[in-house]
Amino acid sequence: MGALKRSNAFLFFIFILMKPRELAKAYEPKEYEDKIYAAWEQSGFFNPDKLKAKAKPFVISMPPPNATGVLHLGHASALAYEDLMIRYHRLKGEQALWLPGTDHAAIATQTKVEKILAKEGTSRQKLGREKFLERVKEYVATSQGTIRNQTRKMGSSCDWSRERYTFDDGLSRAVAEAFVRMYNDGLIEKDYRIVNWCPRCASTLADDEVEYQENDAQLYYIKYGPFVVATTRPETKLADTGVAVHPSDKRYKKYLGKILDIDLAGHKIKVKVFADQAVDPEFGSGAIGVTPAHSAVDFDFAQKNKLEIIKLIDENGKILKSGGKYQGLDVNQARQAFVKDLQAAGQIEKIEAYKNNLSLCYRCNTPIEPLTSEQWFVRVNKKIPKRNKTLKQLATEAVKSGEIKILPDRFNKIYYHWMNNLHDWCISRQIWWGHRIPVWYKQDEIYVGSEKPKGAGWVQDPDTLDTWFSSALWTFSTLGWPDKTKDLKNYHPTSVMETGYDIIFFWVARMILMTEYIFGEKPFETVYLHGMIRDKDGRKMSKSLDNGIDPIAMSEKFGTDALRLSLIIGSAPGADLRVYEEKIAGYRNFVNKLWNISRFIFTSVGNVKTVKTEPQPKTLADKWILSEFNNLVKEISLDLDKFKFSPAGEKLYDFTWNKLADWYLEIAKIEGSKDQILLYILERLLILWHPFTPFVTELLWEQFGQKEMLMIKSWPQANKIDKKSTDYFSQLQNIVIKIRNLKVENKIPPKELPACQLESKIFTKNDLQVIAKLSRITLVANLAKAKSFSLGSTKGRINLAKELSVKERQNLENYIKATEARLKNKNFVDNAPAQVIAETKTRLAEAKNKLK
RNA sequence: GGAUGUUUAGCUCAGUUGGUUAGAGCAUCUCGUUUACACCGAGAGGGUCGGGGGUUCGAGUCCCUCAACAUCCACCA
Repeated sequence: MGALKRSNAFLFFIFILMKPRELAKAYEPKEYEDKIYAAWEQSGFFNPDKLKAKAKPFVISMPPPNATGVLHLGHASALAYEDLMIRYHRLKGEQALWLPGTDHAAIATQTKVEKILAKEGTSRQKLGREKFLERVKEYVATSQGTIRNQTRKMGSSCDWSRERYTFDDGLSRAVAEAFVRMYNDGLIEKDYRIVNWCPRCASTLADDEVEYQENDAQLYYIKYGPFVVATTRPETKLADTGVAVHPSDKRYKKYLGKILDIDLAGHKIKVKVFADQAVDPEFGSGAIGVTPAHSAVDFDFAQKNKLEIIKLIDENGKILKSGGKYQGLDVNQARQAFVKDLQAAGQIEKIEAYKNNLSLCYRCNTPIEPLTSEQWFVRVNKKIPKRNKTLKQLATEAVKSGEIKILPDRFNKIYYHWMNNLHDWCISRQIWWGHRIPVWYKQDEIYVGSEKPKGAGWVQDPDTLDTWFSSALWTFSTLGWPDKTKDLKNYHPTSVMETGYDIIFFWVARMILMTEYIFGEKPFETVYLHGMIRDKDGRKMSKSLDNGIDPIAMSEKFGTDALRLSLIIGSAPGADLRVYEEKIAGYRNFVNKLWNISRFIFTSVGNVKTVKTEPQPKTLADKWILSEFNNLVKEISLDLDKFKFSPAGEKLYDFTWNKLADWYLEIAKIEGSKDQILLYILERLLILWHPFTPFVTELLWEQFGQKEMLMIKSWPQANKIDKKSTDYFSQLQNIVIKIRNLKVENKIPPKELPACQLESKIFTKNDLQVIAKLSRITLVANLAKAKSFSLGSTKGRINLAKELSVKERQNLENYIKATEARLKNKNFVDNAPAQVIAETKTRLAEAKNKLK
């Protein structure tokens, strides 16, 4: 056992330095993780410019977590996959850049701070715009700190020197620049349209920011001139300007094109009767009262049929002057009062129970009020000047052409479908926390530009931009755009966008749309969509169910490496993943196993050092383990290149525990003198594991006393695989297992070493000794009265009383019967490939042999 | 209403273009401290692959159909 030499000249290893003998019996992640992370961070290698990389850059923009809360398991899983990719590509010698950042998350953040203010008994209105924004900034600063620390805790090797925030000056400039360009191209326009309005947020919402919830409602049938009109919202009838019927509905043909005066409990309205295919003549009375100002469908009717648009409900949910005597009431009060009046007037035919979908704000769950308003829109169906294509077409083609690959590919279809049905995107919001719209007004003039115009009297548009507008620029705004920076040239387009499938529309689609517009180029090559994290029963983790698992607590309890494994192994792109403590504990056990394998190797070799080239194998076991290792390197490299993280992890796990530990280390104890091979494999195994379990591998690597950290070593190359040795070795394993079985079945205690005679054409004397030690028998030259067995080309006799178990015999007999029948089947013999027939015959012979 | 996914051992999941007697981890049972590890080792039991039908010499795998669960989109006068 040689003492370790290490160089003090290198600052990388500022954490606890230990000599091999001092490795604790069990790995205690808590003692090391923070120190290891600090050492990585100080080394500077999270920054790709510090790497001596020769290969192409590999870039991931970290999806910015909302600056509102704490890291949950969803973030932890995303960080695990992203860090896995980044570390793998860094080890492959690429310029790996993982750019972290946070998002100002306009509505989400504002809502959160408003809740805090409400608890303090104040409100944003009471504070005023300036003071309120100060409060939000304070809040964001605190939660950003939390997010940063928790991201570090997960071992994320991201380049903190490039950290960005959507509210940075640079990014804000990018937002303004993008707006101005789109405005100048006529792709952003102000328009008076129907929008989704959240009365609590006092702001518009985009179509995909509205959620639906089934709701028990009442359907009122109202006597309405010559019609009976059914509605769940009687109060809106106060602003009806049309009645729609089906074109072939004979009942109403005579009214088509006419303008009728209708009296609703004394409230007078004028409605134009028109026909539309969309009307279902079977529903209710087959006539729809049309309220253009407060229903998206009705607004379309109004556009098509030139109906008057009367706004009835204001931005606070109160009835306007157009509502006559109901003016000033809020919507619910107005409904009650109006229904009462209608009933008194005998105009309510009936009221039925009815299930409908209530539209809710995705941030605060307040019911949405559709209303007309003047807002800024991105025109997705308008041709871009000089390109003769719409934004929608650009974004669709980027995926259709194969330029961008989405994993799993079934999301292509979902993406196309969404893109196809995309309407103009309302981007102005009336909330305060966000990027101000870069538009200034002076009487009749309008100025659009990234800077305030010169001269006095200009007033900036009070509205802010949809948070997704700035997020859509994320892959390039973080690299310095609109400036022509070196980073932009080197690192854009990025390589992989790793994110949850729940925000494919909100974010992924909009990044593609905006990047294709601005650069005529994709934002990323591959989209890897991970699934949602669920509890053991498959339920979403939520505060109300109290079934959430805190990643930080799990990291403290089991170690970050174990947590990461539990998130990586067993997961597939697009598939939800169940996570629970027992699973994490299982991987904690594995990490400890890896620790002890290393501990065994470090303490049993004469001198701990790295081994440059593959050592010459001496025994069958040596040839086998090297072949298995080379095969492992080959396979997991292929898996990782194809984003198959879970299979790669499983193969590593299987090799480490079931091959290296269970067989080779045991044989090493028997055969001895395996320092070179053990060190050769361990060194490289730590590299292979590093992207999965960065902490423990870096710590163990320290034992080699090298100047460089494991993080920047080179990914191993696969050498030759010796097929004959793997075949022979599996025969050796089968014999050992066979003998162990025979011993257990015959109730021979493990300590007893029954006499056994072994004859083989392929095994050396040494191999037979290995078999004897592993299976715990005494090898003898001759054994007269004994149970005989045979496996492959090896025959054995062992001193046991009992025969094959009844079940074993039964299985063999069944198998032989079935196989013989198959071989007699003319169809099989004529049609199956010769190789399959030959294999079947061989297996049959083996089975018969066993029965003897 | 449209679309997608899932259904394999008690639990969580693998099973690549159809081809060994369907695998792993956890859990269970038996035995066990031998040069690292009880967060361990050796061994065992446990599955008519959601139901039905079809194609094929051969189906967990391909096709049809039904069912349950989940998710997304659209719409709801």
